[in-house]
Amino acid sequence: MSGIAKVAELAGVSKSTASRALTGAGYVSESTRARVIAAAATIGYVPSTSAVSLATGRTRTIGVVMPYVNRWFFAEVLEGIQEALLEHGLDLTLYDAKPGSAGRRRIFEDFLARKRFDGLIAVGLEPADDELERMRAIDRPLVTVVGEDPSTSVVAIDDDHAVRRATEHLIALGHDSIVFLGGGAGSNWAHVDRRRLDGYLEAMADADLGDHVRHVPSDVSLPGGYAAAVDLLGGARRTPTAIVGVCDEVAIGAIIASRRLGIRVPTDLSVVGIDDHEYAEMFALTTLEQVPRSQGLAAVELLLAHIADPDHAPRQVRLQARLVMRSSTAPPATHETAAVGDMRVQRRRFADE
Amino acid sequence: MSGIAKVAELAGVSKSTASRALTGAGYVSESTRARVIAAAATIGYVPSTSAVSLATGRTRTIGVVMPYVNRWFFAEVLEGIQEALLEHGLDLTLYDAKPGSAGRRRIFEDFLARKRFDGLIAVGLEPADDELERMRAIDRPLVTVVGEDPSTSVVAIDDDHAVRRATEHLIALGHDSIVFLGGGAGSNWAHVDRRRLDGYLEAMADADLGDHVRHVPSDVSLPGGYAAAVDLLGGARRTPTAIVGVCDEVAIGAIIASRRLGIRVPTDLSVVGIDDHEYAEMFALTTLEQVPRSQGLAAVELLLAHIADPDHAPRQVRLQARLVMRSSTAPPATHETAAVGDMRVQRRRFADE
DNA sequence: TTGAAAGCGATACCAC
DNA sequence: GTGGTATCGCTTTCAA
Repeated sequence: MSGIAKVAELAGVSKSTASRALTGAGYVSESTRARVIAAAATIGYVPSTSAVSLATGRTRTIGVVMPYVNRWFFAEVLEGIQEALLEHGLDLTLYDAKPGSAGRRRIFEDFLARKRFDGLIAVGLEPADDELERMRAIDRPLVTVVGEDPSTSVVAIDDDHAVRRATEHLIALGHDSIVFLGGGAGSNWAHVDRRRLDGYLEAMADADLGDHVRHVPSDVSLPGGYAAAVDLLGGARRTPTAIVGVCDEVAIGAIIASRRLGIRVPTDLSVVGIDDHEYAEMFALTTLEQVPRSQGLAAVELLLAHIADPDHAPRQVRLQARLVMRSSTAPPATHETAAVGDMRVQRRRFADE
Repeated sequence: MSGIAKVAELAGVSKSTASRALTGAGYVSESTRARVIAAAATIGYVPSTSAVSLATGRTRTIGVVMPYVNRWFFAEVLEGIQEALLEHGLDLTLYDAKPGSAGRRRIFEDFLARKRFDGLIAVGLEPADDELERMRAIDRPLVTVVGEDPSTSVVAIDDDHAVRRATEHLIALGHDSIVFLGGGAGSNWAHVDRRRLDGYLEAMADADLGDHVRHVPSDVSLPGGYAAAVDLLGGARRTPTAIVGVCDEVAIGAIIASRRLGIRVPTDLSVVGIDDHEYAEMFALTTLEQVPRSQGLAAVELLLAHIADPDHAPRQVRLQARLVMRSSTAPPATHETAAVGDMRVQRRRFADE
């Protein structure tokens, strides 16, 4: 005999009473409760989670599906989720669903169907239609971080608005030659990135800069931003006076590229990002701050509400991004522009080589 | 009625037979097996994991404990582990045990004791004694990635040897003023970092450079390396001709700092790292390559062996790091050293400001 | 080759 | 307040 039965025996009560005493459900006199708890403590009783799950139908586990864990945003959200779950005593099972991978297929086809969780948090998934279907089919509360679907709860920032503000900041400074850098490389247009591009487009249009609009695609990563910026800034073609990065990683890549090319930031080139990435400070990047960690926390709270009350209506939590001014932006260098432009072409080779 | 009972009914067999047919344990005639499988398919049968766990004692889940998920090495290991587990159809539950956090305490005190996993992988944990004790106490196979303990299985690179090679590479190039950058900031000496420092110390001693030895502590992160390098290289004090970073993040931070200070890499300063970080290429960083993703895979395979055979002897898998030559290292600039040194002092302000 | 029945370790309903 | 017992969904002897 083991488990709760042993505790019961030790305390001289029945299993039912022991269970009630330990879980706090139902009436137990104070004295027996104390005895049961003491008994549990002496044998170091820990309930079997599978038995509990089988009996209650709850797993006390939350599933998290995300396409990357090695990118800043995702890692931060994950840490936020973990922190909140730890607080609530819930386990976190991770499903790393890399776009196009065999693993991802298995996750959607097999793993999710096992329902080893009371609820699911999907972070930046961009699910295909059949994937979305499967997530629906599992009949567990679902909260999305960075998502579209108005029929499920969503936590996200207002991307459109954030980029709009970033762009307007540049325009207010006097820039008109502003490039939107990142996203749309190959066939990969993530919804977020698209939405951010829209924010840029709108801000430009509103300022009558519609024909100055220019999007330069890149991988949405630091090296991706770097590579694209080297092409953009190192080329003989007219270079912009300002860049809006689709996210901080891309923006920072652009700053690094600028430095290597001998282009001074912000004197010759202004750069804004979106995120407030952990490296933003170090590159003095002006950016629109979002706090993915808090988004993770918020997602957990929302999900728990859904679990507690299945009829809880879907909620869209759209956070407002705050402008963090650092020193990667300045007014364009009006007079010297031409001269500097010339110089720049001459030193197309990396500045520190 | 539901679950396997329904499948059994549909196939016109008993639960036992259905179970055998589905799990492949025990004899079932081909024809009945086919019928059972068909029946399962028509109702979309998915076994209840809690019931299976309760009956078999196996959770088909692996626990992963790590102190960070937002650092390159850890994220990569995690992805490697996930990939391997997906392959095997196993779930991954994550325990993010930030040093000193309340969550960490709960993980070790409560979460692990629940044993919701068939085995545990601990990555770079640096557990306190009581924590180690608790991990032992849970009586589940344990594999460590980046660890010490010879009594448990370990997957890691030979850190000492890797840094030794990095240092020797610099020495062979003609450097003698070599700084070891990173680790040991505040009271945080991680074992790995300490071991890496040892490698440096040994290489220096072997080359009779014992009194040129110099360790500059820093946070083990990119901004940490950057900040420390700015101090080190921007100061009036004699600056080294070469730096060994405790890891690539620190090394890259140093490169970024150098560029800002107008110090050319590798002309004025050589830099080597350990890792082959995702950004190493972009900074042309010469480094000792380790592949954390493979370490994650290896850890899983090792763990599964332990689970399959509880008597499997502990194994220490020490991988050899490969030197990846890029262009952050070169012979020291012998003649111009003094002149350059002077210049450097003059332009202590950031080069692009 | 198949079926009946006994667990696995909890919860929860229903008497007492 | 407390105890007996059915139940959750599956695996696994043991007999047939």
